[in-house]
Amino acid sequence: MNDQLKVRREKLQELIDEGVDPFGHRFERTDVAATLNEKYGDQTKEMLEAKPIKVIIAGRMQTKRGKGKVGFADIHDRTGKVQIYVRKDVVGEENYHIFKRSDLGDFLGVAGEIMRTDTGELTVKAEHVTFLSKALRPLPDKYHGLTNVEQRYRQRYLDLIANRESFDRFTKRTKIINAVRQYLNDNEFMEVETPVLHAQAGGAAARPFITHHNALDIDLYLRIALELHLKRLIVGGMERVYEIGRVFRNEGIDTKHNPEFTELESYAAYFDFTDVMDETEGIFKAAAKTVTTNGEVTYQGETIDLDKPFKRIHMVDAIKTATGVDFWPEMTLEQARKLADEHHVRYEDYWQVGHIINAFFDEFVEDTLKEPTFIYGHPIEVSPLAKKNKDDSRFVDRFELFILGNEYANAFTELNDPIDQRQRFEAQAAERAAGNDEAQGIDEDFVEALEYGMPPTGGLGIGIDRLVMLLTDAPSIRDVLLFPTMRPDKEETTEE
RNA sequence: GGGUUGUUAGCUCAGCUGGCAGAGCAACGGACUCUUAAUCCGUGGGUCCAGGGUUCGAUCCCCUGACAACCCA
Repeated sequence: MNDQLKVRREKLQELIDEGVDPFGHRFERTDVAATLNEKYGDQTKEMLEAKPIKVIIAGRMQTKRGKGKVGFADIHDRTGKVQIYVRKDVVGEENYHIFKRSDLGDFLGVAGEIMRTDTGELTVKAEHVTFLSKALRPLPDKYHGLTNVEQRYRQRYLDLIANRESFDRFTKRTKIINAVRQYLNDNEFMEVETPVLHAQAGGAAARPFITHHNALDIDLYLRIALELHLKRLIVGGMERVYEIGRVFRNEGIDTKHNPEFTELESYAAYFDFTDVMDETEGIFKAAAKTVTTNGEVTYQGETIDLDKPFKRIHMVDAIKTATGVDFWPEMTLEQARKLADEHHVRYEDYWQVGHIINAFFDEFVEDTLKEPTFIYGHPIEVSPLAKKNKDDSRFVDRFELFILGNEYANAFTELNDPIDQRQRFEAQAAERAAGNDEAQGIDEDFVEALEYGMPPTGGLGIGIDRLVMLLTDAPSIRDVLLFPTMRPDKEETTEE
């Protein structure tokens, strides 16, 4: 134990000896930092002196500027900070002693009068200080904050205490999600909850986490998507449903991926993918309103306007524009492979023409899409759950939304033909056998549900974490996850 | 999976060519009744990520490992 830990434990004992509970009790505040500023921000020093107003605040003391018989400190609460001014001749000897002996990090309650200092800062002049809770460890550096990236993720509470911008980012996250929810609710979507434990992982191409149910003695998978259950609800007649929930994918960790992340999926009966484009635009515009008034969002130095209508381009046209390669004419696999060879696009043995088209898009187009752009018309081979285009069966009625080169949404007119669905699942199973371990298996129960009849439906998926990153200018997904997945640190269990 | 970088006091960071481990903040003692990164004087505080090797001597050089960040596939 280092000297600071010892000293604070000694002070704890000191409080007990003085009859003060070091881990206090219920405390009623009249205000928080924000309400003080709202109510009294426009009052001058003289006005406040002429008509004293009594308030009670509480929070964590994070800085302290002491003098012999008078001291200032900043008390932080969830809305900001309030300066307090404590005078020995006002609070009395005993009470001043408690203030003087309190450490940075301790929680204090302060009752007193609102005043304005000579330098103009709104301040609570203490009449009484109530000790609320002892901090037995010192806080991170008050000036530099906590910069150790690893510690910020492992001990998020310290990051939240020391780095206000991080605190604010998580506040925005909540507001963004609320705005999304509000938009969907306003459009008559019903929020539902579906199982996290699946007997079979489906609805996306990803490796699942496997767990075990003891009583049933079966392996279960953590969901990799919300899709198949939500569509069952469409079969059930709910017509418009959505879920904002955690999904789990057993893959690597980098600045854009965390093994568990939050996804929004919505399904609306009688929508097609163009309706879903409108819906998506509405969601993004509603979310953006929580962080910007004019629709402009700057992400990592690049500014885009989310107020403008989003562009809509067919994938094949986008490839043609970017590379000159035209995939509109019908072609054989050999012809497609030849084009791929010419443009140094690598392909796998099991790939069909559509896979190659998709690879061209990934390689040459994706990064160039800066302004919000819907890319639609994906090849059927890479879209096992989307409905075929009725004029060109090589493509499906699907779109992805790209902003600044990143994908933010994936949506399609849902496949509601159970016979076609079974064939797609079988193709996936074949791909799986051919070596793609992210391909899905056949979900018989889901196919059966479709056999009872599903209305034509438009579905949407949005990666909420990515959206929050965009709107809060966060370079890494870990900056928008309160507790990102980390390899366990030995110290976590051995530290005293 | 590959590469690069980092890990030194509670926090933020220095540490020269290999020669007794340093600063600021925080802490402790003292001064100070409008401060705000408070100031001034004084004091204490280290498993230099871990393990091996080279060396008279390693925070520093070499090897292995842990954790993390960034870049690439």
